[in-house]
Amino acid sequence: MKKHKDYNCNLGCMVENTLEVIRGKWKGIVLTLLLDKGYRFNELQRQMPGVTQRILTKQLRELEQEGLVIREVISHKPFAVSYSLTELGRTLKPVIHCLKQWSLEHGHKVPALETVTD
Amino acid sequence: MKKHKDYNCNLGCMVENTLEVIRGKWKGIVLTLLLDKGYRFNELQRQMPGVTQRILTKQLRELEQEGLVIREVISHKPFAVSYSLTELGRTLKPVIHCLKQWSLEHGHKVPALETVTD
DNA sequence: CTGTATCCCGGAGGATACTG
DNA sequence: CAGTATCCTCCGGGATACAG
Repeated sequence: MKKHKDYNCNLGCMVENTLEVIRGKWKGIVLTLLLDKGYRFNELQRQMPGVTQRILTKQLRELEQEGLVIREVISHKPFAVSYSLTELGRTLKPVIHCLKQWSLEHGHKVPALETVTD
Repeated sequence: MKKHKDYNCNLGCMVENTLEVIRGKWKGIVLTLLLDKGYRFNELQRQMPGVTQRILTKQLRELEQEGLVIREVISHKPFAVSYSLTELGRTLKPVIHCLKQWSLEHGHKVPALETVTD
């Protein structure tokens, strides 16, 4: 999960670099959400049913270390934290848009994706 | 790896759909390569040092089942197989382009990505 | 409310050897 | 050349409980 330079980085490697950043199971959704506006931790969690605190925290930490997300302590009294995108994180907008767009236009043609009607 | 409908699919879910299709470790490179031209199995493998036959086969099979890649037996005498993109696979071009583009423009700003100088 | 600490598990990915 | 068959490792993801 941490190697990208071990082969000639002429072509597909670039794609790998970007993919690595958003490959985490919940990062796509997190980024999509944060692209819209800042979120508090529990707001985020509420928006993505299924994710546990530990995992969400983990994904956020990773995004933070990648410089895509900022974590800010809003208040201490009632402990509150806000997550939002950095400038760098915001540059992912076109990427996220591409992904979303493709899903809208062609996602339904992918057998594996529409078979999930369980 | 196979669930996308278990939560409200209003926003980030779409992104997830697309991501799922290209999340495999070598799929990004495979798609990037095939976007250029058709490849024989061993040509593909040669282009991506580090991948084993088993894994490459697996990734290709998955892409095939997702309707993105076509496998064609070229010749039997000297056994030869060709892999290429389907029409659907070709629609991923803008997506791949986005990913590549982002890596070119911003990839170097990601700490985790440039730290890989080991 | 927002985390961390443990323990756990499946499966993606890999190494190796064999086959048509 | 292209692919399958085994076996194995590792870690991302999850469940649960606890803590500041």
